[in-house]
Amino acid sequence: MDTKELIVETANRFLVEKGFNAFSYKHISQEIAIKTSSIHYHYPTKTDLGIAIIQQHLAALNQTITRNKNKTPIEKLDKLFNYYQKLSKRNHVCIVGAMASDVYTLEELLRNELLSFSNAVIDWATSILEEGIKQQLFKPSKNARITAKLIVSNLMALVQISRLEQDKNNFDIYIEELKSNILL
Amino acid sequence: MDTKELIVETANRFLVEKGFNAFSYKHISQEIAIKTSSIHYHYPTKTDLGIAIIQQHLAALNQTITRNKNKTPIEKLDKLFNYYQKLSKRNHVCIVGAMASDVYTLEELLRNELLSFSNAVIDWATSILEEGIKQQLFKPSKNARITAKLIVSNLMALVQISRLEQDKNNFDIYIEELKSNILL
DNA sequence: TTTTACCTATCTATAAGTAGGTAGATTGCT
DNA sequence: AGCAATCTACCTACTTATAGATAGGTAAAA
Repeated sequence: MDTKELIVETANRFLVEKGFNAFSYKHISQEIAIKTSSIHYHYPTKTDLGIAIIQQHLAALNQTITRNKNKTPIEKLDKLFNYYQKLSKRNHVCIVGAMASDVYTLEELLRNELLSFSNAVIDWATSILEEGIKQQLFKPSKNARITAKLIVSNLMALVQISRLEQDKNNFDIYIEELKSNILL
Repeated sequence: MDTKELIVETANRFLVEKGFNAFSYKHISQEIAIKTSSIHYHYPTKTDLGIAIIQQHLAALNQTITRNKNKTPIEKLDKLFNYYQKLSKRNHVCIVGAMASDVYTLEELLRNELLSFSNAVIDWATSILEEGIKQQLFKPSKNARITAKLIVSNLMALVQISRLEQDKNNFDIYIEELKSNILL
């Protein structure tokens, strides 16, 4: 992995661990043994770095979507839920949740990037739901997008609350409950 | 209102607007025309201030619970939902959400206080659900506490996402959807 | 020879917190 | 009641640490 990727990866870890305003170039610098000025060389401002983090998540999301294109809606739903389960096991939170409280301290460019990511997740969830409903695997819903947003936001918050409660294992109970609300 | 209360109120506003690590004694100091050292006189450390903020929320919550003790479960549910609707209209987020991303930067004392508040909300939601189910007003649920936690976390996250989307009005759509999932 | 990827050194702003002082109100003692 | 002692709620002035960012230099690769 080259330095530039290492910076983003490390920054991402700090972001989901501490929030956007609680990690600094110095933290990254100490972690990967590089000077802060060198990080500025790759990412001139913290906003640039924040955008790079989100774009990396977006790329990973799109990869997951593509990789699972031909799976069943049930398998796709599992993949979606699994993403949050993995976060919870690592004591991480979703980047949307990580940045949500800081929204008013973020530059517009970064906020828009975050919004794009959030929408991409909701879009995917919506399409999974629509497909599952069409194939009569999921309970019908008047408006799949609204339902999708409720599910995604629920996952996001559950990760946050589970971490606050330091309760990694019980996360799965809520996942099961959520699933049973969706499946026929 | 005396200075001490004014400090907590102002700090709370900054907290829900920007997150715990993005407001400082200086911000408060400028807002209410008092020196930062005077804020330290009332709240020696930022942790002390954070705890005071949460305790104030806890007191307000307990007041709401007491005030609505004899109302119907449906009215109580409305009150619970209304709390988050009010937050959303003001572009605020719930303190649990506001601090959730910073959890690992908080001192244990503060984190425990936050956990207490979070549990108090979930406790209330659980009791509302149990009462509503008993009176055959709400859909039955295997485990009211799990359902309650799903609802509370959902509300918490919806407030965050709505703010990110700068979409104050649509919040009510989600509230209606959530309600219809609970009511028989 | 220009670019890349780093470095040292430095800047300005801000963070949380402390030391020590003071005016005015409150209390306790005679 | 008079007055000293103490307390309250602020202040000025400061410390130490850190933030994000910039200027300018350098060695090696393209």
